[in-house]
Amino acid sequence: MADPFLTVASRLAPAYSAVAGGPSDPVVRPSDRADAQSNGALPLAKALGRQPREVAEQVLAAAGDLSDILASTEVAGPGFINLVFADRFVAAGLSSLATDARLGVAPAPDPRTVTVDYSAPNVAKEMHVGHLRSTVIGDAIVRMLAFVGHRVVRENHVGDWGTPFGMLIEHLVDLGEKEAAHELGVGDLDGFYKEARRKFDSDETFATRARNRVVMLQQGDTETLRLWRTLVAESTSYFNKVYRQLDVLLTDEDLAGESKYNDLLAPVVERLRGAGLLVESDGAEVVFPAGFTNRDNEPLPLIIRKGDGGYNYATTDLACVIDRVENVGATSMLYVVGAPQAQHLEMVESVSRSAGWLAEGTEFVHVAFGSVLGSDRKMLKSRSGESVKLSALLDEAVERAASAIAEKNPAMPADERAQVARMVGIGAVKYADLSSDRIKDYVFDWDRMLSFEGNTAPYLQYAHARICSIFRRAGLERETVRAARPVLGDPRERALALMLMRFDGAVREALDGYHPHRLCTYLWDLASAFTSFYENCPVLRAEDDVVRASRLLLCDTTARVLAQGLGLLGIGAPEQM
RNA sequence: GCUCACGUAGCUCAGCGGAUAGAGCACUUGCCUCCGGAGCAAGGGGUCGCAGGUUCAAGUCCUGCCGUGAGCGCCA
Repeated sequence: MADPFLTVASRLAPAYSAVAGGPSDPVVRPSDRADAQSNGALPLAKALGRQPREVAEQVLAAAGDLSDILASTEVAGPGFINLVFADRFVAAGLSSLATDARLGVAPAPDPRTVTVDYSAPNVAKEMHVGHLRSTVIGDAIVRMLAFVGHRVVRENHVGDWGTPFGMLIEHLVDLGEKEAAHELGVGDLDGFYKEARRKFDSDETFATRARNRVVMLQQGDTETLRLWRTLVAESTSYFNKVYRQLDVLLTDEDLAGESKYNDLLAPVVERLRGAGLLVESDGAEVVFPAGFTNRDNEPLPLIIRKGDGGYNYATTDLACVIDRVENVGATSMLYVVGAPQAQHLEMVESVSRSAGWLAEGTEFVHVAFGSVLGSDRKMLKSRSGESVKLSALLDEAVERAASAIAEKNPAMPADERAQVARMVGIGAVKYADLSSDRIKDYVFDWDRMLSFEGNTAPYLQYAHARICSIFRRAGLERETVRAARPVLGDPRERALALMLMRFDGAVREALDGYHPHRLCTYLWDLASAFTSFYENCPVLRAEDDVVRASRLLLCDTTARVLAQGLGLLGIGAPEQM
């Protein structure tokens, strides 16, 4: 039976040429946004400067009666035009994709130096679900940027400086360093912080000591700095445990805490003064960026130096901008920070631009994300005590995954199960966070997060594991099938091949505006296309060797794209689960 | 009060100016002598918050309103 798509293609080619007034190839590359199923007349209409609908109708009229073909395809209407043209390229495209180590993803034409500011937990404070979002989204963006060839500088702007450290250090002294180190080391950061806070609020003697200690810290007192380093070291080693548990890229090399910028704060003030931006207001030194007003409709300042002479986080953020531009060489700065910080970051950008610190083309992007909500749809706040400890959450995810695996695959040895459970459990949590648009609020829901159905990481991982299983069963090395010639007779084979070729576009779309969920959506579509293919097109028992080889090629390429795509999200792809 | 974000099926969400608005969950019905059923195939379920505007074309862009949430001078 003749391929209906090729039949339509051959019938429409002269019609297109007639309408275009000469040879015309209106094919849109399948990786384009307007993919194979969009309106094929659109590019031609744009080229001709005419109305798409009119052009489509003209093409159809020139093609004559197509009812016989339409009856034999699942598509109808003017939009199908492009589908048939794109199909000519599918086999060739799949062949080149299969032998390409980068799976068709083109390097960025304009490699930049990008700083990514993310995670940013506070020393001596527990990491909670809010840090999960920043850490996971930032990690995915870092991996995608690096994959397409940008120079990426990870910056973990930990809260390791400022007034709370007076009370934290005094509490450390009270406890004794050993005991304090133990508490922090085992991750009882909340207990430590809360106790320090309680004493600060209730004990005037302690509060006085704490305030004195802040002064000593800022003056660089040796003993105070030593105690401070103890706090920081114990906390960061705990953060590192969580990062390893989460399987993110952050290491001590990426630490760029607030303390790092301490010596740059005074120069920030001087440079702003030199630029004529600094104004005295209510005893503080401030800058008034244009267009910001407060609740009384008066100009809203960015406070650079407080009335008591101290600096605050705006000053630190400005010092960061200078450091990133002048020392790191950033041409793009990303801030993976919650949406409530939007106005603050806008003001920081505005002041930085006014001061001339940002070159014309330098990107300053707030990669904002919504709040984590409880089941009551109210914000989950750490202060209220109802927040979930991140490390406990991750442990539970892995436990749940382990019991699911034990149930579904009892033959798997316990040690391997533990390893796979990490990939599945952590992957489920990360994917749940990454798979919806980051700007929206996020309802924290154990059941949905860990139910391994629908658009979840385990579904994608399962598709990958099934492919690995086929190769195990056949006793075939994956690399050996990549030279096969694709034959795409079944619509499910064609759909899968088209989907594979869109990987490049999916990565680009995810990076355009920094939306990891677009990659998730693509991977879900790909896995769906695969399982549909898998259920309907026998691979090892294909009707002949040519089809079998082609289907093995499809399987291998699918597995590679899934593993690579999940990898860009920071999620593992086990071979069995 | 001002500013920002969000509002799409019972629930959770895609849809970045282009076909008759799509998925998952839940619900209904088929499919395990068959490469892994964590699956597949099919069905019911919609005033895209409301009203204007721009456009050949609006869930998508603009304006106003309604609802929800957040932010708004010395915390970070």
